[in-house]
Amino acid sequence: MRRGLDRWVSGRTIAAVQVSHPRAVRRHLAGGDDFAARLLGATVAGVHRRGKYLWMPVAVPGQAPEAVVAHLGMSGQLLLQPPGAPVHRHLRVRFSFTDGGRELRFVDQRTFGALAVSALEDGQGRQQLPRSIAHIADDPLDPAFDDEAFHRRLRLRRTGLKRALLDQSLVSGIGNIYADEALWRARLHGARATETLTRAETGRVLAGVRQVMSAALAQGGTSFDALYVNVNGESGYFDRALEAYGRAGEPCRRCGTPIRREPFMNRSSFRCPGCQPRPRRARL
DNA sequence: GGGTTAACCTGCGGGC
DNA sequence: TGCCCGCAGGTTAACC
Repeated sequence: MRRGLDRWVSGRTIAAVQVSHPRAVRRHLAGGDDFAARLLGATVAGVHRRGKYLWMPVAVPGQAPEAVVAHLGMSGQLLLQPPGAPVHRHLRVRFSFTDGGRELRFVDQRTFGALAVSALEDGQGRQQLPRSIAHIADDPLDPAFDDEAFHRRLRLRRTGLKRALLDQSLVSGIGNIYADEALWRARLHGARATETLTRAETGRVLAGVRQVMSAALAQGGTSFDALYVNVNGESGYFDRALEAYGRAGEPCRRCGTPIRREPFMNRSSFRCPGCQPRPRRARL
């Protein structure tokens, strides 16, 4: 998504912004009118990502640096469509540009996604980060990610491993699916107490996370319900490469034991009981 | 203050 | 046929 947006919107100047659902800008506390007004005449300077957040720095002459921050939630899409293209039922925000070319449309069925304008803060040697996502940890694919610091912070926690992987202030970009996939690759149980993890086990977890995220990126993302699409409206194919998630009852591709589905935090976890046995001191 | 839970939301599929 | 319920999931406010 980031790559697609970079190609299609970087360098273009915003001519109009139309917010058609207030919930889509609920994280912009000043409201939809302010959101739109701030972006008029702004030129998109690039597209960046950290974990599940995307942001586009925008340059407005004479104004402090800001960025449009986007989180797609579960069903959000950022589509580039010709100005005359039919309007989708779940269109939430529409951006048009001074060149009259393709519009950027934020479409989101379940409205868990959101857009906001946020001030850019000095990155102290690293890239500038929007203030609203300052609490989001580094992405494991970011060269700056510090494996040793992650291991130390993990050991200080008093919780289960899967819970920790889902905590975006500890490590970003991992959701329910990639957590299960990484744990399967690391042969660890999600209820494993974080304070008991060895350096080698943390290494296996990070290796698993990176394998899953890299493979998913190469495939264009995971789309099991046809809601996740790239800027051209095309789905990814990563769902066909899943080893644990959604495979309840099917044999583990490593040991043949049927994959088991278990309730977890009002959702589901999938694991192989053979490769990922429950630890004696489990922390759910 | 760290850890945990529920609410937010919509569409779909299963059961009756 | 149609209604109701459960489920999917990321984030955060509110609770313990």
